[in-house]
Amino acid sequence: MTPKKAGTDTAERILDVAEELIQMRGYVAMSFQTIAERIGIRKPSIIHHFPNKGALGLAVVARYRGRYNEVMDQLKSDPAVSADRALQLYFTPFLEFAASQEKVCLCGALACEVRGMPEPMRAEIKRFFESHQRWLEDILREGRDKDLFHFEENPAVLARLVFCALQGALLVQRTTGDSAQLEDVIEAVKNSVGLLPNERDT
Amino acid sequence: MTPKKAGTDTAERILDVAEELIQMRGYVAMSFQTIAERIGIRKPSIIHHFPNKGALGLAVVARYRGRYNEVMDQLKSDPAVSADRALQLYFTPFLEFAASQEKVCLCGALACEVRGMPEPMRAEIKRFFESHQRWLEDILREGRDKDLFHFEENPAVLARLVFCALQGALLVQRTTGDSAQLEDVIEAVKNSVGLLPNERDT
DNA sequence: GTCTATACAAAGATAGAC
DNA sequence: GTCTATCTTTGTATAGAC
Repeated sequence: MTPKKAGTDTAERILDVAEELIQMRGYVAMSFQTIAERIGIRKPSIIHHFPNKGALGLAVVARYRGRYNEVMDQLKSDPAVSADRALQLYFTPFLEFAASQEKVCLCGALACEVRGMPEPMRAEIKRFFESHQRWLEDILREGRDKDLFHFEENPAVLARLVFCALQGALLVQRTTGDSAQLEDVIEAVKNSVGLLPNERDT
Repeated sequence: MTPKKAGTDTAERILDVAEELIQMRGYVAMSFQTIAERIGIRKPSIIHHFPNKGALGLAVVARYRGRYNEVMDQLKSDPAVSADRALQLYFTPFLEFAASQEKVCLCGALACEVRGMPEPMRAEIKRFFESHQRWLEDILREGRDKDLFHFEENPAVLARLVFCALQGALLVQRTTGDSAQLEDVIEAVKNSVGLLPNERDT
């Protein structure tokens, strides 16, 4: 009696494993073989759910982007969440990635290998990046209007700094293994947007 | 009568092509096959110069890091080069990467795939990142002492922001194709270090 | 120093039985 | 929806001739 979902249960599990593999080891490491082993089926069974690797990759990104957008839209439209609080909440998943010592942002991981990817995937990752930078721009502008942030420059330009710094920090930290890398960058970002120390969450 | 170099001419050409391949398409795309085709020899001939792929990758990073270090050491020790000028010169290769629309920083490209790499390579990339962040820290401190930069926070923390923002910007720009991505980030970085507009180079 | 020939593994993908 | 079996390509690497 439950309504038929677009994706079957197995399809969801495939997406879960594929997402994790990309985040931990990159797109090329997301092989049908590895996915099949982890969920206990055979390679060709995956093809039944996703016709080829590009389609699977696209589905992973689309799902990830959708999940993220939902949360970001909610944060922005909720009047109970101030701009400085929204920014702090935005940092949370990045901090979780860094703490795991193994993951990066899915789209950050994919961006590395974007030149060997089918165009639809690339377009989807691009949309992800653009929507994040736009969201940050809106939050920065709102926070400045409400005197929570204090900066002079164009919010769109500053938003790009924030986003790139976070993505870069995950990348660098994965190599150096220094758990303070992202934390330091976030501290510096807070200074850059002019968030006053006494208004900061942890 | 020319002194025998450590690397033969062919070895140098292999390194050149390998470096470019990593920057443009990643470590996995740096295959013996592709390298051989580009310099007009056969696959096994490469093995004669580098015993395996890991050794070749390591040699590429070591050479790249050495080249970079040489320039950075020179910039820092030259009294004729002010801190703000040194920072601007540091941006130059990043701007060139972005303009090419195809390359990223070699170590930025490698960091993406670091989990599938031999430990010596990883260590070399780590040293690269650390030396860059240390160099930036020194430049920022010197510039602040000489009243060229104006910031309150720890120079080491701010250096991490600058470095991660640049690496992240190349990554994001490669996907979005937006040529203003890095330029905007650099503008925001200049604001963050408190470089006054009238003291800025282009 | 470069070659041919070859071994071996892993990848994406297809056909067709159950 | 999952399986076995197989194909094709590409990758790293080795042996040994020239």
